[in-house]
Amino acid sequence: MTVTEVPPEGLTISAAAELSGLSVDTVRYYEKEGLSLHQPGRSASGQRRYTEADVRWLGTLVMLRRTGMPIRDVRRFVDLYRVDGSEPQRLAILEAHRERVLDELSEVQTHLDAINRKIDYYKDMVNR
Amino acid sequence: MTVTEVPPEGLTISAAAELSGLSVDTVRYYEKEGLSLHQPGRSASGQRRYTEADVRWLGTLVMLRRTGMPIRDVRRFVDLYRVDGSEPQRLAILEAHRERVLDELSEVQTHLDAINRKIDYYKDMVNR
DNA sequence: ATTTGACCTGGAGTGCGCTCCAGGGTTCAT
DNA sequence: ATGAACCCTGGAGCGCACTCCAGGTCAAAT
Repeated sequence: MTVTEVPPEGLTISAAAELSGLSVDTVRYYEKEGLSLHQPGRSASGQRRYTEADVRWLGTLVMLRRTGMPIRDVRRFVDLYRVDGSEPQRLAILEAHRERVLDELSEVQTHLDAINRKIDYYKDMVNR
Repeated sequence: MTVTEVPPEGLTISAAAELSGLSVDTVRYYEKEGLSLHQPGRSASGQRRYTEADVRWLGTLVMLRRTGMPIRDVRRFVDLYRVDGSEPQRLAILEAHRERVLDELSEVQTHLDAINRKIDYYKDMVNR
């Protein structure tokens, strides 16, 4: 996930996508949805060029999305980055999100326990 | 989740839904999708009536769904219940599913760690 | 007796998050 | 210099898992 070497002219969208674990289409989709912190730079011919910071931001988006934050909420979070002094609100969003993630994890863990019990039951039954 | 008292004529769909944590529409939808182990009984006038075992099965569906098993895969699992001696296959499905759930949990956990670091960072910045 | 509310079916509609496509320009290795 | 592989935009399409609706039957309370 750490960028080893970013050429001064910036990374192509496919390189940025690969580094962040997204598809090229998804990177463009996130931009369309207003999830980019800033518009990426463009080459002379109009192709997107990503900096290391851009790629780190994509990593933040992945972190939020993969923990189940809806795109609508990610957008609210991103929007705060454009507001000076909004750090307390950003913190509040992250803390609220963490609570939801923890709740979700514990619910899944409970169901996983049930799955394990079912597996044990079948193991017993299958091995005589 | 344990059924305290089931009248001999069986539970209505709304009672079964409430006990299993599903909506009435979802209970009917699951049935349509072939996820019921057996068709529920019907009252004289054609309304569904659920036994305690039916409600437990709905709980199994909730367990699989809430841990991320797609409906298509749940159906495959249910179908095996109609095949005698399919216990080893059912076990295999559950074990494979458990692996996916564990992978998912650990990925979410990794992202959660990153969220926590970000929270700490903001806490530092916000409290002077 | 009638109103309220739960239930029925078949099918349409919804929200989400991508994913793909057409039709076009660009870059680059051979 | 030509073909393969990439990039662009705008918009359509898709898979999933519900959720809702119309139009009707039925049960029970007032």
